Parts: sequence; structure tokens; C-alpha cells
Amino acid sequence: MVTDSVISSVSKYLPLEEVEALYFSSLFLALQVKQGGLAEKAGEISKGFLYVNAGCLMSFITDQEGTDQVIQFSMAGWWTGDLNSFTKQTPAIYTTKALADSEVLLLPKISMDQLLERFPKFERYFRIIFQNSLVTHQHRIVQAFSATADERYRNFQQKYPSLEQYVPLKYIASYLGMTPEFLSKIRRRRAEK
Amino acid sequence: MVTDSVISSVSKYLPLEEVEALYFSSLFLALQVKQGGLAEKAGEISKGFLYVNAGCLMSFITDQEGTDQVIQFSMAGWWTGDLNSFTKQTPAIYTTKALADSEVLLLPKISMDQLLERFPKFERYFRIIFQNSLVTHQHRIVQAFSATADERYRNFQQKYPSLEQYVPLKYIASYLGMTPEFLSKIRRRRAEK
DNA sequence: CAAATTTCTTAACCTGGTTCAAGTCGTCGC
DNA sequence: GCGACGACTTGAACCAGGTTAAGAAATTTG
Repeated sequence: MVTDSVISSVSKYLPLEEVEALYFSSLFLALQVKQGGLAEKAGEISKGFLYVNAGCLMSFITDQEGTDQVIQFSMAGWWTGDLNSFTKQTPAIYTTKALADSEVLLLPKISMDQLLERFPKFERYFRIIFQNSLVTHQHRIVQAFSATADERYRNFQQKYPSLEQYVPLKYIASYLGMTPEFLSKIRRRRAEK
Repeated sequence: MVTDSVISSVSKYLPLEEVEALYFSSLFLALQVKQGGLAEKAGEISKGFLYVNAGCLMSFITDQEGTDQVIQFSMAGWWTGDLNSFTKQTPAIYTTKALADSEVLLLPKISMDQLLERFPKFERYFRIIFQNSLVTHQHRIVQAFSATADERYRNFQQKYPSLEQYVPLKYIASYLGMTPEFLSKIRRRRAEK
């Protein structure tokens, strides 16, 4: 089934009855996003919280000068999207774009509300997801301020070894908070040694 | 009661029965922390998740060179502490210190587990708390990479107008990812105009 | 109150990282 | 198969912010 992956993700944290799993499954809308296509657009209200079934996406923000700042990459098994827009149903500030042909499961806000109303045990799943994500984000803030560009790149490679194949370097540079030119320089310096 | 504030915080998101509120209250340990005192120490395992009842604290990480990097300030009504250490009961990397005489409510891990076991509806409260905090952290990451030191300081003042009185500037500088000297320079530049 | 310690500021100099402009590839549409 | 565009690199000039060191205020301590 198309929702097998999310269900097994939930099952890691709470045992699901057949009914619950079936109901949960029924809430999702499967979306095929071609490479370069958008799962969510800045300015529009989030259509739902996004679970990546297959492929790879990135979320970014476009500032007033028109330059993109990559916020995160999302691989299979991860949740993504503009969480604030989703929560408050206000216009999104992030755009989420497919870096490869991807399959995304969309969980609309109303559906999530209904789910949590009907089966409150799912609160636990999302609580844990957010709690873990929060720890990761805290680490990233520390890194942003205290690590050099080279260290950040090193950590990135260690943490997401698979991503570097997929993703254009300029996006990685943006994610790491440096210019593509400087990332290029780092790579050369490293190659020389 | 000493737990009035947390209870009203929870009540914003879910209606509490008398029993639930009483049980919840009973789980906390009230802690008085004098200015300069520590609520939680790096290296030790977190004794619990911390709710700030009164006063003001900060969490920071000390790197290998011995310099402190401030991660966050926590004012009355906020949760704080080393979330990762709390969750996994591993040694903390953050230290949490009182910037003013403070009262902190400590919710031990076992107690939180019991609470969520016995009254699963509290999952909802923590889910929402973490979800909101996540949005804030995402914003901070974007800012860290795309805003100048001056802009970061400006945003900080706007967002936490009350904090600047309390908190030594050097900690604010650290929180904003710059040296105290540079913050000083910004302040002078601004005063000149 | 004076001494000691900490906080904040100033100034000269230094550097990690940016900007801009040009050049090399690879690859995709036609 | 070639023109065009996007991805990556190079190098030179430049700048935001860091470093170091020293002094001025403010706060704590005895």
C-alpha cells in the first residue's frame, strides 16, 4: 500500500490497531512530484503536512533580493513542508521543491485535526517527531554560530553522505550558509592535500 | 499554588479535570535558583524538563576553548533545559543558569512518562509546545544565515524588549552569534545617527 | 570607602567569507 | 550536432565581523 511507510514509522512509537491504521491511511493524498516540481509554494496556504514516501525534496525561502536560502532537505521517511503555514493556515514563506522525482503523501490540516480528535493516541507520534526535530534544530543553530564553513560542510557530509550525489552543490552551500564560490574553494583546498 | 502557572499554560490547549490538574501538579518539584546558580549542568544527566515559574534563565554550551555559546534565554512561562539529555537520559551538553533569582518547576522524566501513560491527553499539550518551538527554531536558523549582525540585534530587541535590561550584553552578543566587541560597535554606530 | 572583579567600550589590525566577472564543463532541447 | 543554459570553478578586490589589547564604567566584595 502507498501508506506502508508512514504506518511503519508510526508503529515504531505506538502499536496500531487495524482500524486505526486503515483510518490513518485513508487521510492521505498521494502526490507525484517530478524533479523540479513544487510540492508547496510560498505565498499559498499549506495544503497539508508532507510525508516523503520516495525521492528527495528541499524547502527554501526566497528573500527580497530574490536569492534562495535552503532551509532543509527531506529524504524518504521524513516529514516536511511549511509547518507554520500548516498549523495556522496562513500563507507559506517556504517553497518545497523536488530534487528528484518524488512521491509525497499529503495530510491536510482538517484530516490531521480529525485524526487527533478521533484517535488521540496519534498525538504521541507527532509529539515525538517534533521533539526529536527540535533537538536537531538546536544543534544546527549552535553549529551555524560556532563552526567554520569547512566544519559545517564536513558535518554535513558525515550526516547525509547520500545527499551530495543528488543535490546540486549550490543548494548545499545555501543550506550550510555560505556562497557556492566559497564551497568550491573549500573543496579545492581539500583536494590539494 | 506553585503550579498555577503551568496549569493555566496547559489549560490554554486542553480543558483539565480537577483530578488531572491535581495529579499533574503533584509531579513537579519546585526549585529556587539564585542568580548565577545552575538549574542543570553540562555533563550530568537532566533531572527533568524545566518550567520557568519566575525569573529568567539561559542555556549555553561551553566549547573546547572554554568559551560559552548561549543557546536560549527562558523567561517565566517557558520550558527549558537540555531536551536531548532529558529525552534519552544521556549526559547534558547544555548548562542552564539563572540570570536572576528564579523559581523553576522540575518535571522528572519518569513523572512525565507516567503522566502521559495515565493521562494521554497531555501528549497534545507537549505536541503543541514542541511544534511551536520548532517553528521558532526554524526562523532562527534562517536569520542566522541570512541576516546581518545588526539585523539580528534589531530583531532581538523587538522580540524580547524586556530582556536587554536583565541580561549582560555579552550574553546577548553570544546568543546572536557575534562578539561583545562587535555588538558594542553596532550600538555606537546606532547612537551616532 | 577602597580594592577587586566584571562589564562595556574603543581602536588598530587581521581574516574568513562575499562579490563580481570571467571561464570551463556537461547536458538538454530542438 | 549545435546553441543555450545551468552547474561548477577561479581569481582579484573587498568587507563584515573577529582578534587583541587596553582603558573606562559599573558592580561586587571586604
